[in-house]
Amino acid sequence: MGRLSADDWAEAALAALAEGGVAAVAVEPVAARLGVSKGSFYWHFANRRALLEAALRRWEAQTERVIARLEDVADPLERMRVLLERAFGEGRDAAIAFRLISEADDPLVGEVARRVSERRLAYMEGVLRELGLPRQEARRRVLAAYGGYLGVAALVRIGTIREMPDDLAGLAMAELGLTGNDPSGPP
Amino acid sequence: MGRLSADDWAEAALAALAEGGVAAVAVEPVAARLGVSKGSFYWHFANRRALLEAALRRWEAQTERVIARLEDVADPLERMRVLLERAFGEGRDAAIAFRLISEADDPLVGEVARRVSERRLAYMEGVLRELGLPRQEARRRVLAAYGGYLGVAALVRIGTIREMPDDLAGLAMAELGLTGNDPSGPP
DNA sequence: ACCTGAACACCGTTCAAGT
DNA sequence: ACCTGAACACCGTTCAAGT
Repeated sequence: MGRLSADDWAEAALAALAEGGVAAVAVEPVAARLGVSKGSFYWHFANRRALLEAALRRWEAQTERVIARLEDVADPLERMRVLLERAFGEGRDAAIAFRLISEADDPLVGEVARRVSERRLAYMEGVLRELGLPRQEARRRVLAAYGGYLGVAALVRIGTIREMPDDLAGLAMAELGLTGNDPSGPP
Repeated sequence: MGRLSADDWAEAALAALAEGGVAAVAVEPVAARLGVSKGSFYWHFANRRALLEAALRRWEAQTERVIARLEDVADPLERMRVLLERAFGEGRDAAIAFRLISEADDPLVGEVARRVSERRLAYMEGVLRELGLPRQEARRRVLAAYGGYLGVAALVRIGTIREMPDDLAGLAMAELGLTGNDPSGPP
């Protein structure tokens, strides 16, 4: 690897965040990951906190691009499934979202967790309304599905549930009442 | 306050844990809380980790005493409600349990979170079986209720839900299918 | 334009000395 | 039996010097 950019540092920090949480976004370990001395870090960023901010900004932008790309999917049901798979699946996005909610003590972290969650909830709510559900009912189902996912993730984390259910997106679809063809039926 | 005991330090550490999580169980802040120099800490404990262990042991013992005291309550429904209020309510136990699950990266922390959660789940499962439910169905409902609580707590933490619902224990009772008189009905 | 390596501050840890 | 205060190690941060 040649000379590094601030983006290289932000990307390495984001990988560290996904693997070890906010605490892992530390100057020395990320420098080691990049194979440079920790001193060089301060040419790119003012301090450790700025690195965390850059990593969070980067992640938030990624989640936003996922939502933007959904416009290409015409069928609302299919659109919902794609979002759920990206948001709740096994990828880095799901891991980071769960970590940020866990470490929301830090106001910066909590703010990003809240914004990204709210963006997803609003989008899912929009799909349900497009399918004909009233606003309040759409909100209720979306909160139940997102809360249910977080609860399952927490139980998996401590080993009470052995492993993540194969089809979390499918479970969430069911919780949203989107299994059959009649979305106004019971959740 | 006169001279301190190891128990005094463990209790102060437990209070710090409830307020600020595992990271707050640090030598300097806890010493300040007790009004002594950080040097004196090492007369009572080998290191910071031993203090965290003592705080966790103390908390686990407290949760065990809650379960032991339930034996005095004859009615199974009432017994369930008392446990739910203590485990899911606004008290320190609920705050600590949620924090430990959030910070379960640390194996010591994860182990305690898993043991205490499993103990509660097993107890609740026992009550449901006493009310006539088959084992698998009892387990399913208990996991849904505990997972649901964790999900709601997470959403409250980041501010997606404004505040903790007034009667979380009541919601959990409903999720367990214990609202009416027929526990074999739908959850 | 980016990196190294030495230096300094902070908190966890040690320890000799105090009561 | 428990506490203080100085000292040392580690990681975040600074900075002069290197390419």
